[in-house]
Order: sequence, then structure tokens, then C-alpha cells
Amino acid sequence: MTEYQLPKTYGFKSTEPRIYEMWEKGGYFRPSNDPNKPGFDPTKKPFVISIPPPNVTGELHIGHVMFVAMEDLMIRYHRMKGIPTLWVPGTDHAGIATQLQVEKDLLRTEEVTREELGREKFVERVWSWKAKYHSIITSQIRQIGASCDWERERFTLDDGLSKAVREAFVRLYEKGLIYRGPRLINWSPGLKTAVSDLEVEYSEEPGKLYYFKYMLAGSDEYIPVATTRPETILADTAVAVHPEDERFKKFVGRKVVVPMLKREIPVIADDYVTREFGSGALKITPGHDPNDYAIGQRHGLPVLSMLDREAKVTETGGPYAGMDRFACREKLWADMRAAGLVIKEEPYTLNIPRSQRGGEIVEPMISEQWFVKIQPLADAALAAVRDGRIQIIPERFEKTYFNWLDNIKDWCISRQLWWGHRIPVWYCADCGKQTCTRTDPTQCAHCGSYKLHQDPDVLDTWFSSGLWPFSTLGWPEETPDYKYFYPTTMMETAYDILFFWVARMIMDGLEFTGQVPFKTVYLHGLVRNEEGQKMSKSKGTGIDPLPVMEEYGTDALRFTLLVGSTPGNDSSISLKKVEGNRNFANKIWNAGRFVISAINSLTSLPVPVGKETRWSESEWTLADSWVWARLQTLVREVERLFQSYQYGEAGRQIYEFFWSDFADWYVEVAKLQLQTPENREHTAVTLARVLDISLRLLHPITPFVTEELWGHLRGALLASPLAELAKDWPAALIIASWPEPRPEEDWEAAKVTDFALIQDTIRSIRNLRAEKKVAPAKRIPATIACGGKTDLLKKQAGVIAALAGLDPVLLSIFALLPEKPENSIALVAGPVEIYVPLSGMVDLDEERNRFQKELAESQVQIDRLEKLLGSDFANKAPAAVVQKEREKLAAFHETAAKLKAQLKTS
RNA sequence: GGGCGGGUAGCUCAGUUGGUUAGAGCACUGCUUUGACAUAGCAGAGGUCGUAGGUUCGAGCCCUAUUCCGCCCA
Repeated sequence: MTEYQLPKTYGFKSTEPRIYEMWEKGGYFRPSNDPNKPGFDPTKKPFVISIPPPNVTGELHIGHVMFVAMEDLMIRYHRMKGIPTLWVPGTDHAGIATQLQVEKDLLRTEEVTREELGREKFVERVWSWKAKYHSIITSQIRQIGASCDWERERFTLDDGLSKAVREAFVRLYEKGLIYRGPRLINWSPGLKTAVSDLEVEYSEEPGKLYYFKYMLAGSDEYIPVATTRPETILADTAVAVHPEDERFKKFVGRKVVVPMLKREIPVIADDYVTREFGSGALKITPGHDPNDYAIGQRHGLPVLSMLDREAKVTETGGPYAGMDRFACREKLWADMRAAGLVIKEEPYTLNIPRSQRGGEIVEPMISEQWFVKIQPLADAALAAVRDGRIQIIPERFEKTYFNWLDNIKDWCISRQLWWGHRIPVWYCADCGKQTCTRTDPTQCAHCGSYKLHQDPDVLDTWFSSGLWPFSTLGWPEETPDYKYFYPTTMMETAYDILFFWVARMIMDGLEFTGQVPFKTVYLHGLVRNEEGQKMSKSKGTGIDPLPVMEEYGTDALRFTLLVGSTPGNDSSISLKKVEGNRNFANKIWNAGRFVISAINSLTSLPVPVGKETRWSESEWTLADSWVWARLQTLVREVERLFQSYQYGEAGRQIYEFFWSDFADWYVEVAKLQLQTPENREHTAVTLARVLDISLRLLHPITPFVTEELWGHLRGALLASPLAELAKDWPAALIIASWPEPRPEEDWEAAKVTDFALIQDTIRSIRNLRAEKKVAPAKRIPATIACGGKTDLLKKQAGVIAALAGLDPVLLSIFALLPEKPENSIALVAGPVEIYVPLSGMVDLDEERNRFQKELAESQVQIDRLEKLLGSDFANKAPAAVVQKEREKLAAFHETAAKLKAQLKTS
């Protein structure tokens, strides 16, 4: 027999890497049904997730741990159910973010800019950065325990995925859904690139509202105008007033003079103008404001640009040309003041557009960029969710999704960066036309000229991310993987990238594959710190997951994140919580040690004569049946909760069962049962079965400790007389079968009720001991009178004695007592009366007080229930609910009667 | 301006289709180093569920209004 000597505390540090290696080497992460292998069965429906690819910008943060753990849970659950699962891992090149990191790094370490280095050299540097962080990130994903198929790992700049991007671009181009042209876009002067609307964040900041005079040409009259950005005056092409504004109506059609530049521009009428805001007149700068741009379009106004790509003033700014945008603001305003054009300044809260990346102020600017005509794609994406082909969990995010897609604008996809997918368009130096092809052209498609040059820009990162669910499976090729695993099943990610990513994947999936890219979108909330703040590296409010995993173990962190969250809601994390869950892992470990030692202590005797197996149902004790019934309820609950995506609640219930029912009660009873030879084996069987199923249920949440312990359990069983139990178990828990729920059986409820009475009895004795400060080791006598429950109590006398610290020899149980034992303290637990003789501790007054207090409490309940049952409740509530209340009332009546009797005789 | 989420014990959060004494963890109090576990055990104290109405036999849960906090969109 193998002797298992397990350490007293669970050593996650040495366990986790070993277990992960065992899984990976064992090939458990690969789909059990693989279209590239013999024996493939195309009729089996797989469960597929593509990972939200982490950026190769840096190391993982706690948000990554969240989604990796959540997806791993889903994958492990389905794998254990025997469903072929595929979880495709990968990483994202993250254009702007990565380029920015490398630029910063170069500047810091070598004091060189990317321009000094040149495009080719710079891109080489980014690739080596990518190599470094890619390896860090993938090892971290392994550390979290992700059971993804590493053999199918992808990167957005891989050849295959680049081919997908090329195909997607060319298709849209050929369909006329991609166009290039000058439009008002968001320009990031520091990064010197355009960014999309989504990449701009607005922040409320204190600023000023500047009032000044727009002089009418050849007149002393003026229109007062207010602006938050005076420097844009230089590119004004009109002043607008409300058509019905009595103050300014008369000026419509006349000209006003642009301050300092002396350009004449028209006064126009447009009902976009809010008469109550500012001065009631609006300067129009179509080149630098989206609303002004729209007005400009309506009125056919010229569009002037007064800023260049570095946000310096252009020739349009006349004397201010070459100045920085903010310096120009100061200077121009000072000059206007000198010229007597300034009216006043007011403090004003501005809504400043800032770059999601650098945080610098973004300038709306006219620029020649590539766009996707988004409306047709958006319409299809809306329909897919509206008609239920895609389900979003929690449902409320569907509204957000609809609202965004209903108001979507064309997507600016070109970026003036060097890191990314180059735009596959060539310009002809001879005829000036564009050539857009799947393979690099050498000749102009229009005039045949060889003088071609490729567009220098790259595509927005999200252009490639949008293809992720199918590009990772081989699209545009009709690979076996693509045919079998696409559409994927589940898109699990954080709600903050619903627009950036999820919506775009849906649009792209429908456009390019004609199918939804996934059937369900599950959105989790953001992980905040203890104070509920959003974690931020720059503010130092983040929790780095790696040291946490080093200190408390991966399972503890996973459990904290998974069980501490509800779908779609933010959650907070604290080290205290992780510590508590580390303790839970240790609890599991030690309960396991106990079970295994119980198995090991079994001696190998032959099956008793006349019996088919070593144990039979008739031998099961109340505790055995009770824990089994509780476990079955748990299995049903976990299944229901998993099916409705309530993973956190499922985890809480498993925790509760394992700690409070199994460890605190059943294990304690089992210790007693193991002492009697005839009970030993079936007790070990119950311990083993309950532990086995508990470990299976916990495995998706805390994979490491469960796998490790289950291995020991299996080993111990196979080496024991109970080898039969584990004979069908596979080599590893990761592929063990999921506990299937079964309907509740007749006997379950009664066993649960009976055991509850035993628990109440034990608790009331323990309570008394604690109150009277009886030494824990001291065994005390007791006499119990329990009427109709006498058989039950007599059978459980051993359990009661052991768990309540009674002396079994001095425990007597009767249906009725002719008279109350002398010098005893009496306790009432429902139908059970307990007398504990505590010589010298019986205080009759105290006793009476306690009885009176308890009686009063019972009476309150009796009154409440009688009132309830006398009301409409009895007629209108469901019969089962009413019956439940009737039973409660009866129990209180019984307790009250016992208490009254006690009061009479004391 | 439109939309969404939240306000439950000192703290962080759960709470099924409404079912009648509202739960957990941490923190707190007392006792215990007992042969699975002190990363533990036993016992205990602690909230009327933001506020005001309403629906219902019954509301933490549904409806209306209101207040505070957070987020998203414009």
C-alpha cells in the first residue's frame, strides 16, 4: 500500500508549475475532436472561445487575470462535460500603444527618436520588443492556469492574419465600402497620427470662455462672439446667428472681419445656434470643430486649416504662422485686447478631448485619411443581436450596443504609424490612380506604369482585431479548423471594449464570413481596487497580479476574481480577500489529507461472505445520507447557475458546502464512524465520493489544488481496498467527467430535516458549554427527552456525544421523563429537551430568565404566524408555502409548551 | 441632454420566477494549540435593505417619484 504523506499546508508554489506542465505535455488543452486528425466526428458540436488577445505592450494586469480565469472556467467546465473545446490564445500588436512604448524606451535608453532611426530599423526594434513581451505574456497566461491550445496560438501580425487583413481590406475596397478623402478627423499632435472617435476621451476641466467683437466690415457695429478656443479664430469662415434672434437678424448676409487677419467672412443664419449660450452668436471654424464642419457643409463654407501635423500654426494664421497652438492662443488674445476687440473672459468648464493613449489634447483637423463606410455593416450587426442570433449577457448591454450602432459614424482606419498592417494601396506616379490588390502589384492597374509607391500609412489595430475570431482559424482559407470551429461559441470580455472590439467583430464576421462570429457575448465588469477606484499604473492604484499569485497562489486569486464578481458588474479586490481564499485552498487540501488518510488506514480484507460489495446502502448512517443529499442539491444548483452564467454564485455555494457542511460537520462525524470497524469502509467511501465530486465542481475555478489533490485521492483509492471506486477515473481531473445533476429523490428531504435536528441539539449543548465556560476537553453527562424523535436521537447518540463533548456512558435518551432531573440546566431545541447536570452551576433565577426570554421569543413568532395564517395569505398563497408556515407554527407551539412546562417545574 | 449600474452588518459584497426570522468573507468579542487544517475549531455580537409613496395576502426584489455615487454616449 502506498503511504501518502502530504504536507500540512498546501504548497502551491511547487505544485502549480508542475501541474501546468503535466496538463500541457499531456495534450489536454487540445480539442478532443480535431478536424485535422483521424477519427474526427463533424457532428459533435464544439465549444469555442477566442481569447481577447492581450497587447504586446507590457505585462499582464489584473484585468487580464480576470478574463483568462473566466474563460478558463468556461472551457474547463465544457471540457469536463465531454464537449470538444477549443480556446485559441494569441496576442495583439496594438499599433499605437506598442509604438509609443518602444519610442519612449528608445528615447530613454539610446536617446534616439524613431525618425532618426528610420522606418525599417525602427520596425525591427518593435519586433524585438514584441518578442520579449510576447514571451512574458504567454508565460503569465500559463501561470494563471489557462487551458488554451498553444498549438493554435496567433499574433495579429502573423502571415496568416496579415493575409486576412489584406483580404478584408481589398474586399471592402472593391465593394466601395472603403474610401479615402479629406475629412475632419481627430489628430493627435504628439503621436502625429489620426485616431478614431473611440480613441478620444473627454474630460471636464476648468477653462475660460472668451468673449470678443466680430466687427462688421466697414462699420463700428460688431457681433459679440464667445469661444473656448480663441486661436481657431484664425480659421473662421463665418459667424452664425439664430435666424429668429432679434439682436442679430439684421446682420445676416453682411460681412464681418476676422480679428488681426482682416479677412472678411459672411454672417449666416442657422438654427443650430443656441441663443442663450455665450453671446448668442457663434464663430464657425469648419476646419477645427465637428459641429462647425457640419454647419460649413450645409452653407457651402470654405474649410481652412490653421494647424499643421505638430499643432503649429500654418500660413493660414498669417503673422502667427509657426507658433505652437497654445502660445498662439495667448498671443492672439493679447493682440486682440490691444486692438480693443476683447469684451471679457469668463471661467467655464470645458470638455477637453484627450487622446486615450498619450493623454494629450486632440485637435479636430481636416486630413486625408482612409475610412470604412460603416452603415451597411452596422445595420447587419444590429440585426444579428435584435433577432437573437447573438445574445449579450447581461442583457442590458444590448441597449448600449444598439445605441452606439444606431449613431455610428464612418470609421477612420488609417494611422500615421510604422507598426501595423500597411495599407495595401499603391499610387501611380503617372496617372495618379490607386491600385489595391491581394498581392503586391508591380504595375499600375490603370495605366500599366511601373512608377508605383505604396501608401505609407498602416491600419488601425482594431481593423485586424475585428477579424480575430475567424482569422485565427485560418480565414480566408477554408481550413478544417475554420469549417469546424467557426462560428465560435462565446466571446468573453470586459464591457469597456464592447464598441472597440465586440461590435466590430460582429460587423466584420457578418460581412466577411456571412455568419455571426460567436453566439454569446459574456461581458464581465472591471476589477477595481479596495477603494473601488479604477486601477491605474500611473496613479499607483493598481494591484500587480504576479506578486499576489506568488504570495497566495493562483487558485486563491482566481477564486477571488471569479467568485467575487457578478456578471457585468465591477468588482473590487483586496489582499484580504485573496488571503481568505488562500485559506480556502488550504482547507480543501487538509480535508483531502484527512480523506486520504482514512482511505490509507483501511486494511485489505476480502469482501464479506454473502455480500456483493464491501458496503451497502443499508449501512449508511444519517450523516452519510445527509451529506450525500446536500451534495446532490449542490450539484443541481451549480449546474443551474453555470447554465445561467452565474459563476460567482455557483462558487459561493460550493465554498459554503465544502467548508460548512462537509468539513465542519461530515468530516467530524466521519472521525467517529471510522472508529467502528463495521462503519469504516462505507465512511471512507462517502468521504472519497464527496471529496471527488467537490473537487470536480471546484476544478474550473481553482484548477491547481483540485488537480493535485484529486491525483492523490485517485492514487490512494487505487492502492486501497476501494480501488473499485476509482477504476473508471481518467488520469487527470482536467478531463474527468462533470458531475451530472439528478432529480431529487424521495429520501433526501427527510434526512436533511433529521440531521438538522441533530445539529440543533449539538449546537444548543455547545452553546451552553461556552456560556458556562466548561473546559472544551471535559466530557459531561446529559439526559435527553425527545418524544417522537426518540428513535432518531438514540441512533445518533454517538454523534451527539462526540460533537457536543458529552460522555457517551452518561448520556441517556428517553421519550418522556417522569420528572425533571435534579440540579440540571434544561435546554429546549424544538421537540428535544436536554438536561445537563452541572453541579454548582445551576442558577434557578438565571434559568427562569432564560426560559422566559425564549418563551417570549417563541410567543412573538406564534403570534406572527397565527396572524399570517389567519389572513388572506392562507387562501391566496400557494399551498406548499402555507404548509411550510403551518409547520413552523407547530414547531413554535411545541417549543413554547416545553418552555412553559420547564417554568412550571423550576 | 440621453442611457446604464449601484446605495443591504464597521468594511467588501451575495441575495434565483416576490414567499414571510435578510446571508457570506473580513474586522470585532470570548474560549481552545483536541491526531485533517491556528491559513484552524467552537460559541457570540452586529443590518430592516438610500428616502417617500404605490401594487400585492406578502416587497431587499415589481411600479412611481426623489436623493447621492459611479460609468457610457452626445
